[in-house]
Amino acid sequence: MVTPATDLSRILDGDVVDVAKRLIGATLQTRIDGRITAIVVTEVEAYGGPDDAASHAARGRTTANTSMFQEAGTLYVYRSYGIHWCANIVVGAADVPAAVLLRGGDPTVGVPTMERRRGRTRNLTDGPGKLCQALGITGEHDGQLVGSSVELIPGPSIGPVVAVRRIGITKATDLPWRFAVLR
DNA sequence: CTATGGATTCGCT
DNA sequence: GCGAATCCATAGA
Repeated sequence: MVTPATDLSRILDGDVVDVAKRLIGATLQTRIDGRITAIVVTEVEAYGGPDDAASHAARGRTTANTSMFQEAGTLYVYRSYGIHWCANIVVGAADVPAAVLLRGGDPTVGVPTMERRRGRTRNLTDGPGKLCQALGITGEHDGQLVGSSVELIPGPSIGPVVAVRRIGITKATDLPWRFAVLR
């Protein structure tokens, strides 16, 4: 299934916080190594630019964060703690850094593939690193536009979304830019 | 050149 | 609840 550009802009228009909320309920699908896997996004965090001290782009452009300065719909994938990959959807105009970190989702398609990639059958995609491992997203996808091997498909509202403080960071911890579906 | 530490996960206690 | 695992860009000498 192809994601038409019009559908994509419907999700990606607006500021990073709006987009973050809108991504809850969307489907993230990958076709990697011939395997299709998909999740419904249930938890995200918004990250900005120089105004957001917790952002990787807080101190401007570097070789590591350059994807955050690309056009909306670009993937920003980085290595976390030397072990895990974490994926973001870039938001906003080119040269203005902002992105939404995909923190969690519910597996929908290709569960056996995700179980094999994860090496377990529980807790497949309930964390940013787990999500990437289950979907097969790696540093190879950094800088790629959504729509090829990684697709973003609009979805319906899947329930009330709460806004709480972002986690795993030491700066700008007061901003309620973490969004999750109520369980 | 060396040191540092992070948008994490897992297993053990 | 705690600590180890493990990479590498960045900062400082």
